[in-house]
Amino acid sequence: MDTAGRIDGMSLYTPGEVAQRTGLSLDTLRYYERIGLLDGVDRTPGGRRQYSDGDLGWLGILRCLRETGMPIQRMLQFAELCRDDDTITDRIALLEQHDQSVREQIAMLQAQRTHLRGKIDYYRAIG
Amino acid sequence: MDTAGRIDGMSLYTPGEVAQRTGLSLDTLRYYERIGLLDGVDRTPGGRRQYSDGDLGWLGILRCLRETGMPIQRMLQFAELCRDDDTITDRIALLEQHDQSVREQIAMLQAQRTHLRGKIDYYRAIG
DNA sequence: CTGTTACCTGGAGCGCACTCCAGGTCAAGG
DNA sequence: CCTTGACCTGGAGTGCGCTCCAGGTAACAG
Repeated sequence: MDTAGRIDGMSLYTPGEVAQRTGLSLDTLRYYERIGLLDGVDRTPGGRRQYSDGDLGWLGILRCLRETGMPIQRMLQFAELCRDDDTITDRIALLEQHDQSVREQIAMLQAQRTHLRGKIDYYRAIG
Repeated sequence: MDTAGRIDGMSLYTPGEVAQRTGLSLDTLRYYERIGLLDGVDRTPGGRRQYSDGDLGWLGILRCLRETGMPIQRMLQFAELCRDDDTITDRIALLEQHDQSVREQIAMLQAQRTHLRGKIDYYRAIG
């Protein structure tokens, strides 16, 4: 079988599979769990991790937040919020704030890219 | 006077002024000089740095490259190229390559932002 | 001349986000 | 049963890009 297990449309994934699917390293996966970004990961009787579809979804969000430059500390705050059901407003606030930061990053990159292209054009002109 | 000196439309700037104008810290300015990203900075008889307009322009490029995620090592390569006159083609190649990386960064951020907005919308729906 | 502020140097230290390691365990294939 | 490879743990180490520090000097205001 391709995956570590399957019941009722739900799948279980080995650490290796998760690493491949998420693009995170095994070490990073363990690291995230250690610091509390990811908890409740199931284990086989022998002690090996078995990630669920839910874990995979959560890792997708974590990856999204990291790749867009959210510091781990902030991600921990978000993870903390997600442990409590009635924090939806706070979660939205946190994500909106981050979205703003992402918009700013994009704007900054676009502005600097203009600078960069200007420099390239200059070199092309004198080259 | 506002600036550290002025002859013939060219200005000289104190470290403090440069820090303010470029947004780089004094320590970073010294660090860049130490590692060879910036050389030939003038000194007063007493040993204080006097940055020229040329230095400011160069620092602008350095800042552009850093803010768009170029590693220091690569910036050193670029600085090295800029010490030799007949490397225009190489400089263009390096900058084009970096521009590509910037485009990819922007695309990635935009894609992740879509993910992020989706999550926010989901929270708004259930909130 | 004196005080204050900005600047100088070499070198150590820091925060972040992993990444690697040693020494061991589990589980599937043959 | 034995081998092999993926996985386990706690803890140490790494690379990057600064940032801070101590002890000292320059320059300018009053």
